[in-house]
Amino acid sequence: MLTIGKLAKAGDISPDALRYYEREGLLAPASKTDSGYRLYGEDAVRRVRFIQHAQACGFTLAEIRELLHLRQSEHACCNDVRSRAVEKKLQLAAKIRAMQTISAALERLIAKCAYGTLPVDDCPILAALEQIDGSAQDDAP
Amino acid sequence: MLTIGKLAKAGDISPDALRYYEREGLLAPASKTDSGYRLYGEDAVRRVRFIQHAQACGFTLAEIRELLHLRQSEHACCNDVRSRAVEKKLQLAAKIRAMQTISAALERLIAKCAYGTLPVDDCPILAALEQIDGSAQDDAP
DNA sequence: CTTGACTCTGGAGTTTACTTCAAGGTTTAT
DNA sequence: ATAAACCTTGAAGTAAACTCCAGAGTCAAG
Repeated sequence: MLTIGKLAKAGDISPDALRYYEREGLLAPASKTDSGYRLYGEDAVRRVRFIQHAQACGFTLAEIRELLHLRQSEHACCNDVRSRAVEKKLQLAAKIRAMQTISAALERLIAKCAYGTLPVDDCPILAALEQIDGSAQDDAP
Repeated sequence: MLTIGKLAKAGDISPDALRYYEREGLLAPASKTDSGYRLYGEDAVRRVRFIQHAQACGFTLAEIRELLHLRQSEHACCNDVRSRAVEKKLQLAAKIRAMQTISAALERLIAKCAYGTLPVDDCPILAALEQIDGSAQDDAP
């Protein structure tokens, strides 16, 4: 059994964040000592990792909580999870495209700006930022 | 001269957001009427666009304020702007790479999950989320 | 047995980019 | 002339994912 500090170290996260996860219904301690200390099992480490990976995959904590609850519900099936993953991937793809558009625009701006010491009034980057056409579309859910 | 509402419409933004920009030192009205109404010149429309484009390029309002102040300072030169743009592009590139890694991981997970009605206990996506290795490195400023 | 490290709770603070509200004054259109 | 639409200020609220704090109790080492 791990105390909150040990779990925090194992998961490279702060004890405060773990307590926050508990408040948010993402991770409850397996038990408590008589004095009220939280005790976690080894599965807590896996769950922390799950949360972190899912976060890295772009899921919010609310969505992760849903995934975790899905896992506990009897009627949920693999496809429920799959469809969420597919949706997330589509959102991610849209964001990547938008960021690539922006990156390309910045690239063009940087290329335009010769190494030199033009006064800032003549800076092509600032000028371009006023007129850019590259539209970055966001996903509207 | 435009009132705040007209400028808001021209810039596709709310009047409240414009007042917020003013508080944040991004956009001041050219003048005020006797009754205290804000009046903006045409350049305000360009400035709003500048702010929006720069935001789309991943600059925060604080950074945009810096860019705008740079423009007004005598000693700033084009290269000051350029180097900020380069830095921003590097950050963007790192984020895009991380998101692509994540997207690829999701893709693999989705592929693994056959169309079927496996109970959620056997879902390969949930299992994989516990063990993913694809590390998404963030930029540490 | 004492020191220091750890933990508890509950609540407040952080960041960003706004939005919403309340209570009132001003313009414009009819 | 009066109603609708617009504008003013200052303050407070929102979301997300935490962090930080005070004040107090608990545990491990020497």
